[in-house]
Amino acid sequence: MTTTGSTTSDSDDRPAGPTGSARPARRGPYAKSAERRVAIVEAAFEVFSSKGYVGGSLRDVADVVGMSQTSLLHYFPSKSALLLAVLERRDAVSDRSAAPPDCGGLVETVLGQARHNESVPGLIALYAVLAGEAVTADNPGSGYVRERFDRLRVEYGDALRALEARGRLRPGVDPDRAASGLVALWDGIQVQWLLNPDRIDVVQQLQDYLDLVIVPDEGPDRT
Amino acid sequence: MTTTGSTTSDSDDRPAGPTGSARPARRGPYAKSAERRVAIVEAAFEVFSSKGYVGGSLRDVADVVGMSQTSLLHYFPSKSALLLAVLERRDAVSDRSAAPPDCGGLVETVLGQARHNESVPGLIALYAVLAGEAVTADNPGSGYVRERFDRLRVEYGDALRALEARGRLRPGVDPDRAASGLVALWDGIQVQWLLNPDRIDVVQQLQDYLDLVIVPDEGPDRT
DNA sequence: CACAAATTCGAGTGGTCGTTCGATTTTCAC
DNA sequence: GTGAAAATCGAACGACCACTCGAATTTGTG
Repeated sequence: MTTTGSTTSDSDDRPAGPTGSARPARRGPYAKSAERRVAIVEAAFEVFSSKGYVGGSLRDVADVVGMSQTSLLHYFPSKSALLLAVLERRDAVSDRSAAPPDCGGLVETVLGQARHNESVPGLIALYAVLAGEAVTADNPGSGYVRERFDRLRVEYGDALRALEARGRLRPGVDPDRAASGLVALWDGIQVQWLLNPDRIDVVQQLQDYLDLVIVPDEGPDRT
Repeated sequence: MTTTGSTTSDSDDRPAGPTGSARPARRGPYAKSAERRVAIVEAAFEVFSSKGYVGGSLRDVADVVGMSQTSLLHYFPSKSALLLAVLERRDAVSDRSAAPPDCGGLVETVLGQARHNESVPGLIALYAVLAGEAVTADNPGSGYVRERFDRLRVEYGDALRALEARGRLRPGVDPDRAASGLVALWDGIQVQWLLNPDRIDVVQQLQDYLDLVIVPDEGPDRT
């Protein structure tokens, strides 16, 4: 319940029209304030991606932005709030670029996302680092990581169940367990890829897995 | 080239028999020295497992052992040396408990190891944290993590190739890629398990994957 | 026992951390 | 233009970091 939203989208601290008369006369943030925030979050993304949340410092972030550490804290009340802002922004950006859940097939969505991820290794590194740090105590990002797993499990579970209904799932495959497996394989193979990009092909690996789980479409029956 | 080996097994600092006469007259470590080292390494394992390498401090480790931070540094010259000692010890312990490479089947080995891992969540957490930290810059454990991936890929790749030779691999499955996939799935699902033990069954997931990759044995031909 | 080496530790090194405070500068509604 | 709020920052806080130094204590051997 601080004055600045920081982690939540800032929409509650505008003058908000005719505010009577006996008010402390709050003024909203200045013009460049919003883009300053964005710059900070992007710098924090860069720092946390390459050094981790624990290993990266506010000083590092401030240096990237080109401002003082104190000014940075004017926009985000704490380091953990900054991390949450980074995670929120990545979600917002992803949601905008990602296709709606059931537009194309699961396979195309997954492989397309994996192909796209190759162009943003920083994002992959961020998830890899945060997933590791999430298992440590008192990590402010662990809630986010947990929820991300839950969300992905449900999302892919639904998609796989839809395929199952059309008889496209290999017999014996449980859609929910396969969803967890897909997420696990994806995260795991990305870590291997980050450490050895020449040896690992993330898209190929996902393709292999999906080929095992999903059987080819035989067309609208052919009896 | 320091006096104490620390990261390598200490075997070079014994009196080593008749040492002439004009020598500084080195004496070996005292009786309890070896077990003190072990205690330190185990405490470090505990700390790094729960707080990560970056997040855990030498002070934390020293407190667990019940000694001063300074004394701890008498046994291990630096924090990174301590981490390497922890990793070496885990390898030594694992090698002792793990079955020889090609004694039983791959499936039994993998599932048995996974079942055993459930009883040592700290070890799993250590690997998860270190894998994440390994993708960050200047991490002393990244070499170890990279080599561990290489080793496991080769080990499982060989085992899967052996199965392939006996026609036990599902058609279209590449043994080396499946080996990387197995390692990825395993690591990934363990992270999910650490964050949500009730929802995730590591053994079940590995079983699912192996069922997809390996076809059941039909017995010695039956034409 | 005596002596030297191994071990222990308190104190301190220089450094970085996240965060706070107070004051100065910049912006902008009136 | 004026004044008040927003933005910026230098300085400093207390805490912690890995690591060093020198002196005390403990150990084992001759």
